[in-house]
Amino acid sequence: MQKLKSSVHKTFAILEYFTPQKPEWGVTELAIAVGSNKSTVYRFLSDLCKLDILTKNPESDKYTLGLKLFELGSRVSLKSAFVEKTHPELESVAKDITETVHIAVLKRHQIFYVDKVESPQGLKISSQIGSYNPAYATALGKVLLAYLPERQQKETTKTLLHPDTVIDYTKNTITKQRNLLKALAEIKQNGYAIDREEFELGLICVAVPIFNQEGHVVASLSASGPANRFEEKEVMRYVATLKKGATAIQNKIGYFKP
Amino acid sequence: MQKLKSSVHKTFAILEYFTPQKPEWGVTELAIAVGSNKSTVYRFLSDLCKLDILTKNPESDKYTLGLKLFELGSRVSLKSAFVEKTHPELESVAKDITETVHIAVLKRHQIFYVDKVESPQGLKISSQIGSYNPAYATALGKVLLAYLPERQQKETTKTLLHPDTVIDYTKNTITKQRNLLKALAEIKQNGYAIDREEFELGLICVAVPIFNQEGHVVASLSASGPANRFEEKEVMRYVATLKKGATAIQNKIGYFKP
DNA sequence: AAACAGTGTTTCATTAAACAAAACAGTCTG
DNA sequence: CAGACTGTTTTGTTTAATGAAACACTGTTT
Repeated sequence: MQKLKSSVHKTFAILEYFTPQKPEWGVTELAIAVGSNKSTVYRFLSDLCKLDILTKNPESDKYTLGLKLFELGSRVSLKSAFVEKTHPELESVAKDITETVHIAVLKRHQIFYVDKVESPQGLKISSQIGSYNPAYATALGKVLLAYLPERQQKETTKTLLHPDTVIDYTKNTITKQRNLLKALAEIKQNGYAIDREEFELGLICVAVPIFNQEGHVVASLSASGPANRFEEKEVMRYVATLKKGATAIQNKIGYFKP
Repeated sequence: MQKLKSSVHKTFAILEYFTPQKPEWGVTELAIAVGSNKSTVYRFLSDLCKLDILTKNPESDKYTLGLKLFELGSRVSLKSAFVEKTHPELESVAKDITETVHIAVLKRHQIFYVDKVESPQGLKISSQIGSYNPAYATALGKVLLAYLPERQQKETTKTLLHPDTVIDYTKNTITKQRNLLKALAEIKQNGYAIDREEFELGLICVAVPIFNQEGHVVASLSASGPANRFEEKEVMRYVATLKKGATAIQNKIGYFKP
């Protein structure tokens, strides 16, 4: 936290620490984590509580994210203008496919999960709305990359697969730009992408693009499930259902831009 | 903004201005609105943009709420622990009743809309997830008030109906504590509340309580629609459907506390 | 065209608010 | 009961937030 000049930065640096994995923080441990003075962190937490951005558990004296943040998050136009309109379609696709369905947009060269509907079946995907995953290793991401303008596609894939930062999630992960560009061309031609355990072993995913009414790809829609349940011959049925869902969504979102 | 000491307060005071009704703000107009210097507001907006809390429209040079806020909002446990579990039930109830369905909790003596599913029919209720409405003038609120401990109920109703602050939303609004307490007792006995145009003329609403597994009322569930569509004889069917939904939700939320 | 009224942005001396160390007040624990 | 933890309050010192004014740019009006 030492190099963050403004209080605004510090405020959100602190809020960033409240994740689904660690939703509760005490003053001392958080001060150590952010590398700042205890009393400074205390003042921030205290102020944030007054605003209901954080809530203090009176029993444990620990802090968690509060209702006000939920309220502000609900105001984001993405939420009101997109999710509220598209959610019913997700439900419908999920019911038809009986696998977990996601909708995502491209953000900072990563895929950003905007909404999901979980599979009614037992095994579920541990994804979190509002979180990020790599674009090059997921079907959702590859679809979004496939429809980028050629120039931007080359730049982005080069950055993403830079040897210093690229991650081999599994043995199937595409890590060479040559191979990725080839895969993206195929995806654009086919109109759908498949991720065969490229991000997580045992996880297969099929995704299709969602166009807005200007014809630009603004999001992608996917179905994902365990490899052993994902029958090869069913893939084309999944694609058909997803495409139907994507078209329905397309008609609802108008000129939406992410 | 003049009396807000800390930067944290100022930050969120600024964010508060970004509402669904006015989601886009320029520097100058916002500076006037918050009563602060233009360059100060500019610095805040600029910082918030760097963090993706706000997004700047490059064409209009105006600012809107950004993806990061959506992400943070999605992390709030209310969202992940409650809405994701209960949303399918709302869908189901809404489909059955074919009216708009809401779920709300009590917060700061007001009802706080946590989730909703809109009526598939044309006429929709203009409510916003993450917003507040008065507890004493809505079915959702009256249910939540009805199950408060006696002492707290008396205090709360007294505060809410204080002559200086109480609002006559319509000619049906209950504004006398005596009458409200009587109504609440009835609601607790019946297990449901009706709002017959008490908040908005032409709007009728039926609500039932949602208990957690400790037996405490933690939220309420409602169906609302235009008065002319709300047939009196159907009310009991609505109540039955809502109660079924409330029970289903109850089984999913465990020991949830708002 | 030139003056004007709007934007958003940058600058900089002044000032007020953020800071960190230390003391304080609790709560468990051995 | 002493020790090691918490969260909270206080303090002088320091640093970053402040706001008036200048700037750069846009369209509109004279």
